[in-house]
Amino acid sequence: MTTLAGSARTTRSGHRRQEVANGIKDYILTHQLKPGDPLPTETELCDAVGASRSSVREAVKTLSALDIVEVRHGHGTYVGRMSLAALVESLAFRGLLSSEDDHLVLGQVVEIRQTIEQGLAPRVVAGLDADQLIRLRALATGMAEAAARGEEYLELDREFHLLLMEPLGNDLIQQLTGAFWEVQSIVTPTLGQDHRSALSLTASLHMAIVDAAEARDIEALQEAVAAHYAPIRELIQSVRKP
Amino acid sequence: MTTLAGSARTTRSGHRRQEVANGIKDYILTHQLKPGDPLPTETELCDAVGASRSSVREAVKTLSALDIVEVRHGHGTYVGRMSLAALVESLAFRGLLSSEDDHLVLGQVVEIRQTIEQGLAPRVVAGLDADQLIRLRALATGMAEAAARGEEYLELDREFHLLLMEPLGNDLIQQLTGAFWEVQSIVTPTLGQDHRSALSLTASLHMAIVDAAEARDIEALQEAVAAHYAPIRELIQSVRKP
DNA sequence: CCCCATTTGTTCGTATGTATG
DNA sequence: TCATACATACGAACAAATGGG
Repeated sequence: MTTLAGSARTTRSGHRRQEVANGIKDYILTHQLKPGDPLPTETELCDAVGASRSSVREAVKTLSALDIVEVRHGHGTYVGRMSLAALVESLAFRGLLSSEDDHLVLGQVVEIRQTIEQGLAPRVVAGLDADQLIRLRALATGMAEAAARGEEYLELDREFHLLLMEPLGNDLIQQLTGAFWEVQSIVTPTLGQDHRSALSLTASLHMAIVDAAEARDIEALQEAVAAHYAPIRELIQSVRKP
Repeated sequence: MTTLAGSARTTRSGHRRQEVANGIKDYILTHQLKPGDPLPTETELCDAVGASRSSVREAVKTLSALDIVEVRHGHGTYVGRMSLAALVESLAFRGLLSSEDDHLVLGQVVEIRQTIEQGLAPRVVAGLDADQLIRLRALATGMAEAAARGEEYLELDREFHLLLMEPLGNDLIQQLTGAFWEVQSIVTPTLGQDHRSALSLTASLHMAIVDAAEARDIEALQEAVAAHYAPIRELIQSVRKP
């Protein structure tokens, strides 16, 4: 039998969608499903929980927004990867809303990124191995080369900051780093500034971070991180009071 | 009239729900609406974007899960507060899923909380004012009193860690702190341990944090934070290999 | 390549529950 | 009590995408 839900007949007229959503979550938990595993079809979920297909769909959409389930058109519904995509979307929209006024959220995101990288500097210098240093320097040189050609290097920048947190051995910290990076990259364009002119400067600031990390100098690393975020912070400040 | 969406016809019969969701977000942005402001009714949204109620409802449910909109039954739809509730729900469920195995996510959440509070210790001692110190101590004494009566003090604990981050003056950091606290409080019970016996110990560990903060001793504060998280970390380790 | 079964996506119509006045 | 406006829920039908024969 389907071990999903048991309140089919009660019909408490209480929020059906929430019951269905909880039922699906319970189903995943009790069946010990992993990300990627298939879930019952919508029609199967309907008679399992005794709800209409519309209610089931709305519940699935709610869980889909949280990346708890993943829906593939014409294929089926599967357990999601529970990424931080929901955090990114929610926070990015909050940043876009406040961008019209004072860019408050963008400033907070930048501050949090700097604070985390500075606060974790001791563990970074303690945990960085030779290979990670080589890859960090390669990314920084790649930025410099791209800057010399006048090209952007968004993905290099993202990989750099992710790699910087890799020595901590904590997936969640890396995912958070990536999430905040994405939020900043989404909201920053609302500043309306052309950062082409700062491409080579930003690249050199990344190289300074690598130098400090390689020297195992905690304070130098923290200063290099502060210098890295200084331009964007000043830009936000300058835009705030025109 | 309908300043909602202009992409209704641009992308044809692609994913209606996504178009509607983007249309609603555009509506909020272009109208510069703030949290709590009312949105058009479902029927108005329907002819505004040219979609059926079902599609609009599913889109609204998606945005509702991200707290971008808030729906009040029989009342209307309003702009949400864009809280980190989505992060909590997604991360908590991820923790519940991994709890059956090795409590990996719970360990990562605890580590992130400790890392953040330790890394921000310098700014905390620099920014704490007299009033905040008084309130921190009051919360710690409240915990001790509750422990003496054998009672829980969940809310006191939450307020304590939120207050500890208050000196930074960054809303986002406080919200993140609260979010991770909630995730831990949701997932921890899966350890199946009775922490009643550690109530007074935990209370004293909080008091030690206050003492270190009042002394403006950064290293002592970092050690006190480490000691605060030591019991739960050991508990996770012990459960991981039974 | 077409056909077909399966599954999700979209729509409409209708009835019900909920808050406000 | 009634009336209005709104969200909630249900069911049936059709469209679109995927995968296999």
